[in-house]
Parts: sequence; structure tokens; C-alpha cells
Amino acid sequence: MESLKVLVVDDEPNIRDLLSASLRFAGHQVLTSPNGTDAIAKIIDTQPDIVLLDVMLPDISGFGVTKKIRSMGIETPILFLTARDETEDKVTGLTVGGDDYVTKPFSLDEIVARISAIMRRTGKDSDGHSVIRVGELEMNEDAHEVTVKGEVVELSPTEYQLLRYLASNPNRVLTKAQILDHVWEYDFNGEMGIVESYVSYLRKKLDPLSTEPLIVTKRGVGYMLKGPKG
Amino acid sequence: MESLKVLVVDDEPNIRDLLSASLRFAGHQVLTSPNGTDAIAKIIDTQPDIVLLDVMLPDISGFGVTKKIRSMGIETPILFLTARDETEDKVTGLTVGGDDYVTKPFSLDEIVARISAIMRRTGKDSDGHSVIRVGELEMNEDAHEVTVKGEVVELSPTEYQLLRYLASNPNRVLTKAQILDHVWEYDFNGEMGIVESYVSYLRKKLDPLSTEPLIVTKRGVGYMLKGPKG
DNA sequence: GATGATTCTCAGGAATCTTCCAGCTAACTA
DNA sequence: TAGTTAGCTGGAAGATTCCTGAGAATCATC
Repeated sequence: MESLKVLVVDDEPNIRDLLSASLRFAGHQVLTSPNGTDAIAKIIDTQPDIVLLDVMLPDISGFGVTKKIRSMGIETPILFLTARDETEDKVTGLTVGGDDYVTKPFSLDEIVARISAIMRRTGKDSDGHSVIRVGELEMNEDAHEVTVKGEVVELSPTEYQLLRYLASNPNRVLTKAQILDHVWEYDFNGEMGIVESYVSYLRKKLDPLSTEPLIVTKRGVGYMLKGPKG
Repeated sequence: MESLKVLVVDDEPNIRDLLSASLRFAGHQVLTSPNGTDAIAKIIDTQPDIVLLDVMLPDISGFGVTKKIRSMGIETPILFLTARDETEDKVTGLTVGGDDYVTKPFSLDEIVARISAIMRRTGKDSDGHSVIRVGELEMNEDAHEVTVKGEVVELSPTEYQLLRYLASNPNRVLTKAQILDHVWEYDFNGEMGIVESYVSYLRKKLDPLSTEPLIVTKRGVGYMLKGPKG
């Protein structure tokens, strides 16, 4: 995916930093804003490609911000961030147009994936390929379908996210800490043993179909998804 | 459907925004107008392909607007937006020619479908395919008839709309929030469990006729209508 | 009004998923 | 080689998600 200009709007500095770091690392240009009024000004001023917008803001709500900028003819797609208990009754209207939403706490990989999806849908992303392909492995992001050598593999949500993170970084060792940070929700405070468990689950499902082991262990370092070359 | 120039006339900014976002996302060019006089000017000025016209406007009524532009020889088809309690005959009398009407509150998918239908009828839509075909499933938009392997299936209005939304996005997972936003009326604030119920209804009617389950559940993500060739 | 269809809510239960744990195996090191 | 450490995996508790039947409320039709 090409580099995007992203505006992150959230009143919690922690969340802003978390998202900034992650998005910058993904190659995007990041701007931040702590409240609604500032966000509106920045959107008008800098014209970002996408806005990550917390629904719960100290001054104007995320919906208010949306209404305001839309009434000015600004079509920038928005990815809403909502608390889990707000969603149930307030979801309506959130996924209109190209917009989408994620519930807090989220995983960083989820955010990156949603941004890609929105950019793909709104057609602003030049290489709008919704399929991740690494050797015999294929992940269809639209259908959430995974195949190895054409054979469909059923994965649970967490298994899917883990595999996506690995497949997005083929031939590169990822530490358990990195995996935990990207795939699990940011407030997860469990042990890294869970990564081992899920790698085990993935292997059990993937290896019977593939000619050679897909996920290799780099002892003392982490895991790596093996691609065709290298 | 090709891109159309749509004029949205409504005094409620919320409705204008909702329709703008949805129609723009559907690939149309959208203009908006908050009242009757402005609408008339915009119609003359910009010559839209279709007008979404609220009947209840602060200055001139939607009927007044229609009368005015028709007297000037402008044949632009109109989709009226009316409150549910406004008398039926008053409206039906006015839906001559290619015109049509929907009652508020409406669902976004309904609006998009009606626009397609009008464009088809007035012959302005080049690829006027009124039949959605996905594998063994066939939906005739004109006759509102659904068949699986040629067998007719009777569906309630909501069941039909849900199936249409799914069938318009084959092999693509749609979240319950997306489904709610597209299929249900914009002021619906019930729970997402209703989507589950209706999926259940559809399955009960469709699956007995099809060779393999049409609607698949992607646990933790949403639902997907499975078409040929994943 | 009465009947039947439709919409919507709710709750029990089934199926699946997440997480942790503990015992085991494989790999490294002294 | 033996000891130590890192990683693997089965099991199980608990949580979550999904399915579906039952019933209330609403709407349409006669």
C-alpha cells in the first residue's frame, strides 16, 4: 500500500502514541489531534486521506465532527473508534459510505487492515489487491478465506489475524513481543505463551496441506513465515 | 450501474449527509439542496439525472417543485421521500411517468435499488440488468421474484432486502453492522440480533432448495453469500 | 374487528473460541 | 553427557458468539 496521510483523533495520549507509532512504521504520514474542534481544523487544513476518529471526545463527538466536515463537502473516509459497550445501540449509520468502525480495545494489526480495506473500497489505493499471497498460502481479505495450495482452511478470528500479520511480513523474523503487540488487543496482559499456542494451532491446520512447514521457529528470537525466495 | 448526477433535496442535514455518503460511495455524483427554491434553481442549472425530493419542504412543497419544473419541460425522473402518514393517494397520483416514492424512514439499500429501477425504466441506464444472479440464486428486481435452481421462493420484504444486499456483494464478508446500516431503516436502533434472526429465516427458506448452503457464517466477522468460484 | 403475515425481542442451548496450565520434547551450553 | 532453557501441545475451564424457537407487537387484508 502506498503512503497515506492519516489523522488520528483521540483524547487519550496513550492511544494517540500507540497508533502514531504503528502507522508511521507502516509507512504512513501521521497527524494527531486531541479533540473535535482541533480535528475539524486539521481536516480542513491538511486534507488527510483517512481519519481515525474516536467517537467519545471531550468537546464535539465523533459524529459531530463527521457531520460538520461532510456538510462542507469533505468526503474523507473515516474509521471510527468506539468503546465496546457504545456500539450496540449507536452503530447505526457508522458504516455508511466507505466508513467503518473498530471497537476499543483494538489490535494494531486490525487498524492497519481496516485502513487498507477502506482505501481499497473507496478506490483510492492504487494497488487494490485484497489478496495476500505467500508461496502456497493465499489469504483473501474480502472473503476472509485462507487457502493452502487451493485447499480452504478454516481459521478462528485470532488465528486469522496472527496469520495475516505473519503473511504481511514474509521471510522476516517477528518476536513474540511484536506479535503480541500487533495481533492482540492493546490492553491484553497475558503471557507470551499464548503466541506459542496459536502458532501451534496454525501449524496443525496449515502444515498438513503444505509441502513444507510454513511457519519456522527461530529459537530465542521468534517466528517467521517462509516465503518462496529466501 | 453507470455514474449518475443525483440531486438530493431535504431540509434535514442528517438525511442529506446520509444519502450523500451512500450515493457517493455507490459511485454517483451528488448535489444537495435544503429547500424548494434552491432545488428548482439547481435542477435547471445542473440538469441532474435524477432528483431525490422530500415532499415536506420549508418553502415550496415537493409537489410544487415537480409541477414547476415539469411545466418548464424538464423530464428528470423524481424519487419522492414522504413521511409514512402522508396520504397514499396524494403521492401515488404524482408518481406518473418514471417517478417513484419511498417512505421515511427508509433503508439506504432501498434508495439505491429504487434509483436503479427508475433508471432502468426510463432507459437511461446502459447496463440495465434487473436480475442479480449468484450461483443457483436468481433475483428478479422487476418482479421481486427470487428463485433457487428455478424454484420460486417466497420472501417477506425484509428478507428480500437482506438477500439483495448479500447478493450484491457475493463472496465478501459483511459485518452485522454493515448489514444493519444498509438493510434496516436509518432510525432503527435495535440490536444486531435481528440480523441473526433474518439470516436464520433466509436459510430456512433457501437451503432446502440449494445444493450447498448459500449464506455462510464467518464467526466473529459477519455473513457472506457464497457464489461460484470463491 | 378478526385473521394471518411480518417484524422484533428474548432467552436457552449449542458450538466455537480464548486463555491458561502442565507435562513433555527439542535445542543449546557447559 | 547432563543440565538447562525454550518451545510444543493436549486438556480443560470459562467466555463468547451464534442459532433458533416462542411469543409479543404491529401491520395488512378482508
